[in-house]
Amino acid sequence: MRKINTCDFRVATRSTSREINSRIALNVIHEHQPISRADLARRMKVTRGVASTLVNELIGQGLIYEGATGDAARGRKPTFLHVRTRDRFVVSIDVRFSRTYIMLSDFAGRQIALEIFDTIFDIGDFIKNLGNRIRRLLKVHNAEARCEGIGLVVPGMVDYRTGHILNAPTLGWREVDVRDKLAASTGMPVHVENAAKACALSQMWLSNNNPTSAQSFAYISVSDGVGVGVVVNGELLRGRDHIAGEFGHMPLNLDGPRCMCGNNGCWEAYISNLAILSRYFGWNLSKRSPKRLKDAERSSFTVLDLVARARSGDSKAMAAVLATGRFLGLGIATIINLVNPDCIYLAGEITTAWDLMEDTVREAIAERALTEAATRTPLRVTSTQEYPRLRGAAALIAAPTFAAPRVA
Amino acid sequence: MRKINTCDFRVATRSTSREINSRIALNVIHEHQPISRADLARRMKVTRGVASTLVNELIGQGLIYEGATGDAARGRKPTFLHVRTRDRFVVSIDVRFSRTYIMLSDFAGRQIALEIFDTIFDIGDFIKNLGNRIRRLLKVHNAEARCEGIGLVVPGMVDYRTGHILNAPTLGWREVDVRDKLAASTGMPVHVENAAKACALSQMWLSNNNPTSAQSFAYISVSDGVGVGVVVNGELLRGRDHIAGEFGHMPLNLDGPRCMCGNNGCWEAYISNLAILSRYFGWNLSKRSPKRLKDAERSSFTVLDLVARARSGDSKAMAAVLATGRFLGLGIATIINLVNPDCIYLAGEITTAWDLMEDTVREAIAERALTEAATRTPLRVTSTQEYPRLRGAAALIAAPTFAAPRVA
DNA sequence: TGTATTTTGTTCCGTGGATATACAATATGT
DNA sequence: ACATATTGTATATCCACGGAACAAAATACA
Repeated sequence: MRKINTCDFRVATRSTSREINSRIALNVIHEHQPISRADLARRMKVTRGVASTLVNELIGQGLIYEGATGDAARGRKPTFLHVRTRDRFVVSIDVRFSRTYIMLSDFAGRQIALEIFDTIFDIGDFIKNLGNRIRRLLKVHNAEARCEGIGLVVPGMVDYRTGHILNAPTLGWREVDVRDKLAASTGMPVHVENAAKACALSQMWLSNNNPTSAQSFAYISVSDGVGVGVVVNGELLRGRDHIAGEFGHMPLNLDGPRCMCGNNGCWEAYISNLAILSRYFGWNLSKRSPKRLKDAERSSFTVLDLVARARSGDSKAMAAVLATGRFLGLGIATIINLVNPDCIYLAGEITTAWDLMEDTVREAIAERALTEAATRTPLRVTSTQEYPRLRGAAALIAAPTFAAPRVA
Repeated sequence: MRKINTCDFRVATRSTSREINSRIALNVIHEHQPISRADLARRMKVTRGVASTLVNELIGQGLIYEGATGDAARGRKPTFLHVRTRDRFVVSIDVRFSRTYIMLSDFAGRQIALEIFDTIFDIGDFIKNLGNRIRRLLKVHNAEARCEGIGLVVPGMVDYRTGHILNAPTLGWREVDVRDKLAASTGMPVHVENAAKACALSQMWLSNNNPTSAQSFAYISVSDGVGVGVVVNGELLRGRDHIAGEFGHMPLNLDGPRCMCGNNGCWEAYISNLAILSRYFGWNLSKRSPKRLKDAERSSFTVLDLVARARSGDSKAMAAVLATGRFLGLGIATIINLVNPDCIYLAGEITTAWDLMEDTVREAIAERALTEAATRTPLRVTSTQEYPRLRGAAALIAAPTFAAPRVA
């Protein structure tokens, strides 16, 4: 039951039905490919005639293509349809404190090439270097003509509309216009987004073999910081200034440990990689300056090492993992109480210890969730091997092709 | 950029354009009434011919009516159109711990009759008594034929789809099927909803002279409990089990005072009426049982009395108000960081002290909000005189008439 | 007073697109 | 060879927007 915005609506024209149905067709094909025209018609509950014209239009637009003829028990054999994703390319970029990742992938998020280099913190130099690398990458893979855009994600707040990075504390960037600079340097459309939000988008748009893909979920990324992307009814929650979803900075304790954001007791201050390591090494976060913490972060001992130690019987490491699991669960419970999503995706280094801490996490959720049904909210750990942030950056460019048309 | 749900979509048919445009027309008329056909056509950017047919169809459906002819500087005088709200009735019910309120109102939320009685906690008796009162009320005002439904709101979690009250701690109701029982007793459609969510709906649908009515906002109701209704892009956030929006139970401090919900340190435990009074009287909430707290709640000294004392120079009362203001602000800041709404509505007894605590609230928000823009999120105190919860209950029945059709 | 002008609301026809139905194409079973 | 089943196309019909003409109603002005 949505209210029509009387200040900014779109009336239906003669071609609105077609816009809607053609987009539905594209999505049904995407979800069930390979699929025949007749099957599409059945799934859409329209006549084969309509399905046929929709399909021919989509072929004309280069969005889908006819593949092999399929097999049927009786009657004429169907010609299978596929969404054109393999020869449509995206450059995705993930900027992190230590390194920057550049990937060339197709519209399905399949990796074609990957390049990693040390992050340059001076924006001018960074853009220049990045531009050169992108141009070379496209040339080497002969992809200049087929690349449709650049998606860039950062850990921090981004105004998606303007493409400005509002505040990325780990990178030390504030009010930086990355989008227009990179667009000018490369001559391609650039989309910039917060990393966790982008991951949520990729979870929604690029998860191919996901039959019951949730329409409402939260994607929680635990890393140097804690980012959350919330999707409600198939739409990413962005908010007025595009800074919604900062669940990493909801308080667990107003008098708790100091957080990178300047406040005390944020969730992030309890479960970020730095917080996990601090728990193990006994660092006192409250008294350390963010600057000195960065040095610690730069040290070679990572959360993955800590998890390894926990597995090999280091009881202090195990205790750090479990304590983190508890706070992770308490935060997840709060998200459940606030958003009540269909499911929750978890990502980040600490999730490699999921088997060790799952029980603790679920206990904490059960402790604070308000209903019994809420405690049963499915938790899904996403694999860290597939570069979720880069897939997210790719989704920024690929998603608009499939999005529902704005109506009413 | 919404994703189409491939498991549950609606293709556009021949009549979809008409459905969309007729609903847009209804809303534009609602917002700008009185308005002529020609003016409607201009605002919708369609031809007068289309506007005319839409209008005539809406008149045929009894949704709008032609009023007086207007005035124009030159040319033929326009005939004004109005949305039919004055002779379409709703019975709205607000169940609270001490009293239950029944209102008969029109579709604009205008009060026609109001009845107040002591809440009966036995469900069977309550429904029976309520049914009798509703029947009598409708008969007295000769409104049986014109009443289109009953909206009922409670302080607690409600599954809107099934009409079950999941848990209303202050009333002591758990898993109670109010909707079907009341529907059976009265023979009318009944909608049940959480009070704060309903208030958010009424803020969206029944705020007549609100030119820049926000499409995304949070409605915060501070009373015996703390309820929040979140609206995103004109749609109420309900969640999978319809228990989204329980911001009252997000933690400010995991080791904080005990809350009605059984957990510790919920926002509600810091700013509910009971918390406010406890602050003044020095009650130790952590050690009291919910049962004994209920007795305190029943006592005659209310938050309104406390605010009066604060105004008359009672420094302890003033301190309680300001301390509450600080926690109110800290919670609001968190909501802003999570949802980033266009604006925030505030309601509840303590808001009568708004002038006393506004500075403190804003200070707390500035302290914890993550961006400067976020600290400037408009706060609007809604008047407590107009029975916001009853208006909310009325909105449950009135809103579907105006809601956007589901498409794609 | 009569005519031009302006604005409102209606009517009519053209066009886009869903819907229904018929039909050609293609494969299988008997 | 023929009935049957299934896919995909072609054609006529109906619904709704889009544009233009026109009638209706009121004012301005000579």
